[in-house]
Amino acid sequence: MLTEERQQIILEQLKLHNIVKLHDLIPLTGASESTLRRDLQDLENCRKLLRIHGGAQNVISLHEEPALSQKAAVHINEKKMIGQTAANLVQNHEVIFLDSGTTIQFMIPYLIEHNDLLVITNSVDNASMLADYNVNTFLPGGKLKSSTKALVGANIIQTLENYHFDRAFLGTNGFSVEAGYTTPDPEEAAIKSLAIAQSNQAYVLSDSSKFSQVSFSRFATLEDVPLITDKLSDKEISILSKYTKITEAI
Amino acid sequence: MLTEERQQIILEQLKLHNIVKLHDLIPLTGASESTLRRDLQDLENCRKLLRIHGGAQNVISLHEEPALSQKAAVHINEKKMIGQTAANLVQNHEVIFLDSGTTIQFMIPYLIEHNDLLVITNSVDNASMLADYNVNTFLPGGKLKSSTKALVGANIIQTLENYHFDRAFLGTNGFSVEAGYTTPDPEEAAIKSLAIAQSNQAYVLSDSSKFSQVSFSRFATLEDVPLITDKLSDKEISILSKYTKITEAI
DNA sequence: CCATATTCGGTCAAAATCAATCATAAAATA
DNA sequence: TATTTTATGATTGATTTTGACCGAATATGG
Repeated sequence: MLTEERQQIILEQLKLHNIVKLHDLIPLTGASESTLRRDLQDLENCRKLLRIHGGAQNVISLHEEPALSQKAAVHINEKKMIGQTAANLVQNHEVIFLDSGTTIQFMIPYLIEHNDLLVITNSVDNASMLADYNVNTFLPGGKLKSSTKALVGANIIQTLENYHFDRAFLGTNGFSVEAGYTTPDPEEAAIKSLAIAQSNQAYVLSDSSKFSQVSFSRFATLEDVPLITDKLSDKEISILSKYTKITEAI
Repeated sequence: MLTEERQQIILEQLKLHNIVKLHDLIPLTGASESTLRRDLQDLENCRKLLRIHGGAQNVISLHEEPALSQKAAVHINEKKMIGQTAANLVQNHEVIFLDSGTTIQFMIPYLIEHNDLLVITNSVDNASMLADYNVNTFLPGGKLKSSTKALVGANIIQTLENYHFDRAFLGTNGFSVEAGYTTPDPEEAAIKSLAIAQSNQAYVLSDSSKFSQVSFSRFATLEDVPLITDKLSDKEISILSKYTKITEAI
């Protein structure tokens, strides 16, 4: 087996399980421990993974390879459609706020359709991808939250208070009639709320699987912000549309 | 068998398996190892495939080519050693500034040796990696420069003026006796200069290949900031050490 | 806290692969 | 036909990869 084959197997396993043990790789590749160690080293050198004691762990890549992560990532096509629908709402010369989260990230490839945008985002991953797509981007300063790679804290709040956006696009961990739009981290919730307040028009993007999911902190009620989502059942639509405007991405 | 036929077979196999071993091609084509080597060379020259040790790989591979980015990264071991040496200078509980650039990035894995660090960086890539390694990180706000994914502009300058660092670690595009430390972009140079001014102790990290390279804007003279680099020749050391303190990573 | 078991990084020699060269034979050209 | 060009296969020494080994570093369980 060739070096490249082995390394691809390692990366596949990583996409699949997020973590992989060195010893599990030995039967999978037929290579020796030493060789696999070297492979892990090489892959870490080009930032494809993070070595840990006993194996390696996935590093959530900046511009994730759509083809590769297809299996791992869920609702890719839904998110793509939602991203495109949302991006179509943007007009040339606007200033827009992009929240963190994968769904929001799917907007970025479609943003290049528009000229002279200025994007403000609190997500380091989004920022990296926006740079790849050559979009004018500004990052407000803040504390970096390791788990989501989003900027949070008093500092960013203070900064955002001085800014105003034509449109803001928010992600969410769940939405329901009773709880509204919710997310686990209150600090991130505070930023979402503020971004909504500072924008002429805000939208929440979420695939339909998040319906009736409730997380810890609410950042908006359904009435506050319209929802862009994929195909919902008729029943779900009739319930939700009493409370908010729904756009279905097709 | 004609040359064209053979190469066609190679490309077919490549389409089929994404990777092909040289030895598997010998029975398939009936040609000798030397001939097939030449074929692979030819096909690589016209970008039909990517040669790897033991065979060849599809160019339009589903998976990105690890071989490519791996080979592209130069002076990896030197940078690792420099990164480790620099990281060893850090003490627990310190506040440090990390510049953008790959050499600086190699410090990050070694930073986790220290407790309770706070890292300020103007590089989105660094920030992402720091998050992977769970290091306390703060990003000053600024305009995102697409090419280097570094934050620049008046805003970040203003922010950094209010901060003070125990140590600052800077990258450079070149260093020479006459020109000092230089980098192409004046905006990035301004940030480097400011970071030096706002720190108790600053260091420039650079592999020895940058010696006598000169870029557009100087951000410091050799006298201003000590240099951490890898093995230099005795002559180079004797020249440089007249002007600055040199630490050789071993 | 210590003892034990893994895991790690480095070194080494063997094996595989590579690039370069050379001679031969077929094909093309004169 | 004679000569050049081209493709091929064999050979060689250099380079790369690999697996095994070992002491050091790191987890694990009491």
